[in-house]
Amino acid sequence: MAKAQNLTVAERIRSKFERLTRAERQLANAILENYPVSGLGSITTVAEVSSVSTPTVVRMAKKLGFKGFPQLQAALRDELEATLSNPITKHNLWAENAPDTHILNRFADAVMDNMRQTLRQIDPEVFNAVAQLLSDRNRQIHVVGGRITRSLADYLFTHMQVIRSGVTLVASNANTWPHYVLNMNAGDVLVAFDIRRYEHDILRLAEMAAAQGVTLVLFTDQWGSPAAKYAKYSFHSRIEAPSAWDSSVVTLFIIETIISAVETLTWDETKGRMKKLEDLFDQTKMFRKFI
Amino acid sequence: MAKAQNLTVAERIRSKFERLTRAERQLANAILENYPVSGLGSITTVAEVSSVSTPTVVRMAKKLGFKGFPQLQAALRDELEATLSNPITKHNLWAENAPDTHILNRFADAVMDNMRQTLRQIDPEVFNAVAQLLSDRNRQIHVVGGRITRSLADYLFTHMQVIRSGVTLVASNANTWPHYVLNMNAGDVLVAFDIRRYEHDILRLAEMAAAQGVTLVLFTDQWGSPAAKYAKYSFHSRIEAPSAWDSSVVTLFIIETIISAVETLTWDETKGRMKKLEDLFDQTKMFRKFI
DNA sequence: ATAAAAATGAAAATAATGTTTCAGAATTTG
DNA sequence: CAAATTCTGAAACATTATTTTCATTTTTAT
Repeated sequence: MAKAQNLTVAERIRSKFERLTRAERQLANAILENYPVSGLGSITTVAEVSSVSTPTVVRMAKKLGFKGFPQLQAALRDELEATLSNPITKHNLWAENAPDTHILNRFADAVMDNMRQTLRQIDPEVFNAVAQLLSDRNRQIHVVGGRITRSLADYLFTHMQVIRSGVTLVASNANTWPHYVLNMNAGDVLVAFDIRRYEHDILRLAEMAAAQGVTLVLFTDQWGSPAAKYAKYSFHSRIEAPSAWDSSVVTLFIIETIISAVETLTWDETKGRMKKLEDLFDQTKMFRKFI
Repeated sequence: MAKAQNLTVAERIRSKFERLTRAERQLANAILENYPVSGLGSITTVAEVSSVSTPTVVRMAKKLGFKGFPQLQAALRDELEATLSNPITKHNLWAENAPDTHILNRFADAVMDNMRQTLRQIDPEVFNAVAQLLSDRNRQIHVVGGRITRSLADYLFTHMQVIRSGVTLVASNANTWPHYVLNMNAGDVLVAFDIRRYEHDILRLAEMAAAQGVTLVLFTDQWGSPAAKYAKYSFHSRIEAPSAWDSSVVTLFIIETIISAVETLTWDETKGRMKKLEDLFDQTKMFRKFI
């Protein structure tokens, strides 16, 4: 029985991805990376760009059901032609193979919108100041989150812990929070997450911390947690999504960007710490170095 | 005096059209006809399509200021790439008040790219099947993450816990994992997160779970965790970012979208559970109902 | 740990593409 | 209208791309 010949190259790659080998995946990713242009050069170029050998390219072309590389390339050109001739339909669909009413597309729309609106409102000066603050080794950093945002706090903590010393994650049980406040010194930084519905406990913690001379950095939503009044800096993410819950994607984006900025500012120290961590992992053999 | 090298092939053809010969004009028109795809085949094909000889193609390429046909073709590919790379991303600054080299803009670029590429690769069928699977109340859901992805696992867990019963978060200490496997039944679902560097323990857990007849849903990266071989369904997120770490933004996006889909599928049950949770919160006065 | 199987890329073999030459055809010029 | 000029493509040639082969490395299974 003949196999369907009307699949796009991208679709074929996706459907066979699991059966591809390491080098082939590398190649597949390079092709998808800048699809379909990256696949239109000569086999030599394509191989070089993906850092694999030309035989690998041929083998994958065959695995995908083509007679050879030129046939794969011809398929790419055909697709391209089809795409270019009706740019209207396809351009707005994120997941091109799902209808535009599919939750994947609706959610993607919402998230992209949130990103745009949030970014437009961020003050780079505030961003830079926060990065600077979190890079200051004379200050202890305390991180706290609420019911939903706990995971975000945890994410920030895990990364900051590698970047620098003196980072604490405030446990999720609010009863223990006064103990943490005991250990906060004037000049320390408290990074708090508070998204609607805003939590009483976070507000109280912010108040207590502020009273100790702790600088509060707040991640909240477009409406703003009541804790904002104690915050020296706050980031307001757009969090709306077609769901019963709010989206944390944009907040995570800001967190990662801050991490990246701090990492750059403290690179002299961070470099060594990461190296050391690598060595420790190598010793415990907890991770596989390669695929 | 050097001639401007930044003209498109189409522009060059138009500006030199008068000086082209009959056969060359025939060729030029064929190229413009279905631009730029028609120019991307081999010189033989291009010549045939335009009903001219291959030397004519070479001669025209040179007349247009290229060293040879391959150079003309490379120019076409470059143009195409510039056209296809989404005009919104590249030509719009995200954080308009920060320079385009600011980490905010560079990170936003990377994340948007990751989103687009990931979405293009997601198979809606797989997405739907996973949503269905996680909505099945006859199956227990177990969620597990690694060192970095633990937060993501936690995020999914927190939400799923509200949506439905029978959801477990596998603790982060890998030593205890066999205990969890004890409690997994055939038909259960294990949602695992494994991003590079892939973790041995996750692989082993996946193997053990698979042996019990547990269905594995895997969230991994573009290269694919080795645990993929035990997975019935996997999601490959693009995770590259201008940072020493990978970005989890896109993975979180997929998680949230899945949550939203599951919530819709189980809305009859979820509605009641959310209402009940509201009431519980009201009783404990843990949250402020209004801003 | 060890053997078997699979994957990989260097290099050779093959195939195709791209370029040049050149003689005849078409066009222009006087 | 003929001579000079230009254009054109067949064919030879040069270059580059593609495929195959095979030894080595890596992975998997036992």
